[in-house]
Amino acid sequence: MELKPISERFILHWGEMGSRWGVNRTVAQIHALLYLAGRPMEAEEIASTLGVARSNVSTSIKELQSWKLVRTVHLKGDRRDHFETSTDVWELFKLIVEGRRQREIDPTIAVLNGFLSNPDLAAEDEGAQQRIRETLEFIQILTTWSDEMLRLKPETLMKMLGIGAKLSQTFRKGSSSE
Amino acid sequence: MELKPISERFILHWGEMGSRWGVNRTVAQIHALLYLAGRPMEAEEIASTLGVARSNVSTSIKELQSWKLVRTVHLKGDRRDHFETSTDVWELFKLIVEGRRQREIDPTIAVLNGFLSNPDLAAEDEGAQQRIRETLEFIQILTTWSDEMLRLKPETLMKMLGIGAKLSQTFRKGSSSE
DNA sequence: CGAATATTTCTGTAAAAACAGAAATTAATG
DNA sequence: CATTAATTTCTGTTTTTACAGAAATATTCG
Repeated sequence: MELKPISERFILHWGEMGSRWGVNRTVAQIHALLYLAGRPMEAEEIASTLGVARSNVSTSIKELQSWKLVRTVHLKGDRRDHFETSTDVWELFKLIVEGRRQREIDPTIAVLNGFLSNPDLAAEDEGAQQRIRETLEFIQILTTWSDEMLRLKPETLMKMLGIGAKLSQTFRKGSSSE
Repeated sequence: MELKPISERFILHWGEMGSRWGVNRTVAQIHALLYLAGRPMEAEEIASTLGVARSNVSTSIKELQSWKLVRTVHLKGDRRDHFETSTDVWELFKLIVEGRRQREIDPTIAVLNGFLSNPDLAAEDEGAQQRIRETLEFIQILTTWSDEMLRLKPETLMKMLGIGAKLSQTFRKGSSSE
């Protein structure tokens, strides 16, 4: 598939963004491609469109699937796997936040809890102890927030925060989960 | 300065977390050290405590200063620079979000706006055009949310979201910005 | 102003991550 | 059940990032 100029630049930018947030560039690019394509694509087509090795696509798709961002579908009369992603930005965002939480936040909470129940903690300065406790508490508050927020539709959340009035008309028309 | 076991593990874990989020490990470690220390430290002491080169500290401190996470202070009778960070997790979080926004989100918004005002956009599939518009809109909503939220104290936000009742007593006692 | 101390920048090396291509495995079809 | 197609895993290379140590610069003090 031949990429049109804007799509290509979108995908490249997305890959760049991924790098800055600890996401493999190719993984981010593939996701952006599937997102813009809005239809299932097979591995070879993804590879040739992005100019990366077939094996690289395989690995990256596996990664995207582990985030539940990509699912495999089959087209009739074609034995190859085809891959697609959601076109709902809010849904995608929720999946990414959920994945990050499971992989990074929850383990950190476990580590910090481990510190607090470790006898060695007493050897630390009082201030340091306090800050470790506050860090854990803060992360727990954050995750509770995010749980609450992700349960809502964006519009509801905006109303709760009283943002609605401040947003221009442009922001609202064509909202993806209306 | 000799690190006590829990502090050392906290700092190492923080460095690890940083890596996963696109932050240089040493940068994250230095910030964690200053956070736990809760007092200004000079570069040589930071270097020896963490076991990294003096030059590495210099570069990393510069990075942390560009995020406004670390400031330079001077102690009387000592001509060396000393560095300290806030011990308020909420304040630190706000600075990090603000920095990420300026460095990554705002430029992305600019890129997407550029696409929407580019005549080449017409050459793209209708669906792709729509998704580019929705992506921009979503990011703008997100930044508006975050602006609103960061203006509040965490307790206020929790009340707004109706979370308070669900949180155990533990979560609330000793909150850092009470 | 010159010596001493502190700090930053530069440069080459080392470590880590990403990746292509080959080889191996798995699945589908006749 | 053998052949072909599709996919995954493995291995070596390339690219990128992180970093130490040296050199250069800046600052402070007598």
